[in-house]
Amino acid sequence: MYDDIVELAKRRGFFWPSFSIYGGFAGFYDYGPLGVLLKDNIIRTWKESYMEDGAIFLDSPNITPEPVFRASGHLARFSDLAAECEKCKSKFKFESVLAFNKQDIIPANLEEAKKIASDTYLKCPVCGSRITNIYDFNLMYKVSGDYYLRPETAQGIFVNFKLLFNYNRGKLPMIVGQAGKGFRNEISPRQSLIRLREFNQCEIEVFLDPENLEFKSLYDYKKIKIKPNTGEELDITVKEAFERGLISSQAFAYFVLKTQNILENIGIESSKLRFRQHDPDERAHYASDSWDAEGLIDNEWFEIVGIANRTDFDLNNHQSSSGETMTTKIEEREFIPYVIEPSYGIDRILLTLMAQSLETRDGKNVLKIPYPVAPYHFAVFPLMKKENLKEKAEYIYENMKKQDKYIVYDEAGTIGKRYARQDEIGTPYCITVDYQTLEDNTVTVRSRDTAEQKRIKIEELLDLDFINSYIYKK
RNA sequence: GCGAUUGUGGUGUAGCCUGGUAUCACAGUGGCUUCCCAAGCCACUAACCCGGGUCCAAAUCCCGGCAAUCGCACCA
Repeated sequence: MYDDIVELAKRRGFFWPSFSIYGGFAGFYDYGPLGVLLKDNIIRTWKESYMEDGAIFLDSPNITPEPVFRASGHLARFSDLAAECEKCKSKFKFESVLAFNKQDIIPANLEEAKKIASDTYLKCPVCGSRITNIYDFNLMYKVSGDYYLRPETAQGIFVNFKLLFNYNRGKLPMIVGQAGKGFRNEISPRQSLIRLREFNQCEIEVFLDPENLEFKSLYDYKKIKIKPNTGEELDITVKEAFERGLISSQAFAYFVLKTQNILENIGIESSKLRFRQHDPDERAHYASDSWDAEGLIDNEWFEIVGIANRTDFDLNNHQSSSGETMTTKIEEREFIPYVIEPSYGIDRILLTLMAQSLETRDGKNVLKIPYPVAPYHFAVFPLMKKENLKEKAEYIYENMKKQDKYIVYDEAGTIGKRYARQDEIGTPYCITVDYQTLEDNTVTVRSRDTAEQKRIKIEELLDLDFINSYIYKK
């Protein structure tokens, strides 16, 4: 299934490896014409859903000065001292070499590590030779000068907290979102969109009063697999999971539930989704608790959303580093807000959506994605390449575009072939002008999912209500 | 990053062992047919990952690079 998607994606213009005429570049992918539309629709679904909860948004730079990541802990935690055995070429984290050699010292920087290696005979855990080659491996991309490409969009929001909070007139809870690029110099990028070096993130930072970790009330929604780090796996609603004490706060549970809801709207069904809590040693340095939403592709689970309790970790660090106050007051109580962060990996969501939505009918691909996220909503065809049919079809195409831009026109090949083309890219409806159209001004509207058609009057087609009822089901 | 395997038009492939004109299908373009679920016919477009070596001659053999797949490691 995964291979089928990668093939389809390249052939039909969803996504493909970047820079291929120069031999390619591991960890980088381009979105093609249909991928751009699909990605934008996914992001829009995310954005509009959070706007319902009063979210505000930010767009901050990719290139970020070093002090930001010094404060956030990324400089320390996203870079590792590494060691290579020059004899057997094995590579290790420096700390694991120290542990193997029963050394308790923890070097603060590269200089100290090099000193340890020259003062002490450190044996290679694999071949036993002396290890001398110590270097810094940084997961963050450094650009010239003391600047880095951000490994997450979140810090842009934290460093803007005061301005954003002022904009929000000092009110908590405050929800801030940012859709943008993140960069990580992955050691081994794999599986196309799963592990990229430059990736699309939609991050949400929810700022809350730590004494009142509540948000809107929980509601009943579909059951889903819930896998806390105690080892059990339950099939219950998120609301039930909270009521059983599996999720630490009401607000955290709300955003888990919201994530389930957003993913459903994007087209990832709850039956192919689970929430898994991180083990304590698996968490990011900034998180006191984390749950991943994982999507199923080919019987394998992949993280597509990470929801972390970042507490006041980031604001606190930026307050100490910058000297700017990040506190607020409720009555006499002064505090730094707590943060819950649902972070959506858009590339992985897009891949999961496509993999989970691809079906075959009579040996032909049908991409059954929700209508509103489909790259095109409608395709318009003349039954045949005849002037009178073409003229009518072009009229419909031009006039429907006044209501909905996500429309494509096609007259090449047989009618069956054109239906198949659209099925494969998920277009919900095909509108065909035939001979009857010339007589009574009706066209056929053919559904992607059932292949059945209905006759509709052209004037009905050109009404906004038609799009609302057919695509948005309003 | 290590190891194994692989790299041929837009896609999927044959050819590679045994060096000599690169196969087929799909897709695409133009035309014929005049058409409701990938019909047919004709014509066309279009590829040996990159670099080096061996050889009269390299898609084919050898070396290096890049990339992909899988396993290990990594994934904060």
